[in-house]
Amino acid sequence: MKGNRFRNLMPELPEVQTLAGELHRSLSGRRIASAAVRNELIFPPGGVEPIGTIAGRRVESVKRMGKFIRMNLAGETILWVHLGMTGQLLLRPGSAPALTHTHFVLTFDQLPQTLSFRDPRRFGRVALSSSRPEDFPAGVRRLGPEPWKVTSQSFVRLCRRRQARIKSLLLDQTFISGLGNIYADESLHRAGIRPLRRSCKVSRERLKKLLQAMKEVLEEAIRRGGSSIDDYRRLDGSRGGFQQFHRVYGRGGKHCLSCRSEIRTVKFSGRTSAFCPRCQH
DNA sequence: GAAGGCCTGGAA
DNA sequence: TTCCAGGCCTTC
Repeated sequence: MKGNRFRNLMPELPEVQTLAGELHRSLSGRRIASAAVRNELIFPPGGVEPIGTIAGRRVESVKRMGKFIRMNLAGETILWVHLGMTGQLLLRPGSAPALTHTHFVLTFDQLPQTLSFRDPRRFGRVALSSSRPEDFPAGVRRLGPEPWKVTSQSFVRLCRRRQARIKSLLLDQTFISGLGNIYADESLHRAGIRPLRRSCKVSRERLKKLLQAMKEVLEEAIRRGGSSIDDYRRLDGSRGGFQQFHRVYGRGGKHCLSCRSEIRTVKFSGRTSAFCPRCQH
C-alpha cells in the first residue's frame, strides 16, 4: 500500500468532477475579494494574464470540461484550472499558514476560508479567458467529445480509420476526452483489448464494448470520486477502497482478477501500460 | 505518430 | 544516486 498516496489523489476526471461540484456548492454567488499569484510558472507560456482583474467579480458557477475546472465569473470571464498530476485546490481557513508549493490564492467576501492552488510538481496550469469559445485555452478548445457524447457507430468508424495504437487514441484528449492512464488501462482490460493493438485492427464488436467499458469505468469512479478523496485524507496505510477498484492499473506482476494469469506491463510513449495477456488480445 | 521535456517527491 | 510517475505541449 505504500507509495499510493499520489495515486489516490491523482486528479483524473472523477476527482475533477467531484471537486468542481464541491467548489460550485461552496463558492457560487461569492464575490472574489483578492487574487494573489505566488508562482508565475503555473500560467501558460506567453506571460501572466491580468489575474488581478478577477478581484471584485462574483463566482457564477463551477463546472468541469474534460479535466479542466471552469470557474464562470461575472463579466463574461472564466478562470480555468488544470490540476496536472499533483495539483490541489484547497479551501482552508484564512488563518492557516500557507502550505508549501502554493502558487495561487483567492479570498472571498465574507468567507473565512481562502482557496489555494498548490501543486508540488507544477504540472498544473491556471488561466483566464473571456467566455467566448475562441478565447478558451488551447487545450480546452481542442478537447474531443467525452465518451457519453459519442455514438458507438461513430466511435467504431473513427477508430477503424486510425493506425495508432488503441491506448494512444484513448489518451489523446483531442480524440476523446476524459481518460487518463489509469482509466485507459482499466477500460481496455474490461473490453479485452491489448493496449498496443492498432485501433484499425480491433473488431467492431470489441470497439463497441470498449466505448461501453469507458463509460462504465468513469461512472463507477465518479460514484466513488468523493470517497477516493476521502480515502486519501483518512488513509491509514492499511487499505483503501480506491485500490480495490483497479483490476490492472498498478498491479503488474500480480494475478488477474478474472483469470489469475500474471498481469504484464509494457512501456511505450513514455507511459506504462498494464494488461492481462490472457484476457486481452 | 513517436519521443522528449516539463517537475518534484518518494522508492529502490 | 538513479529512476519513476503522469497530462500536456513541443519538436521531430
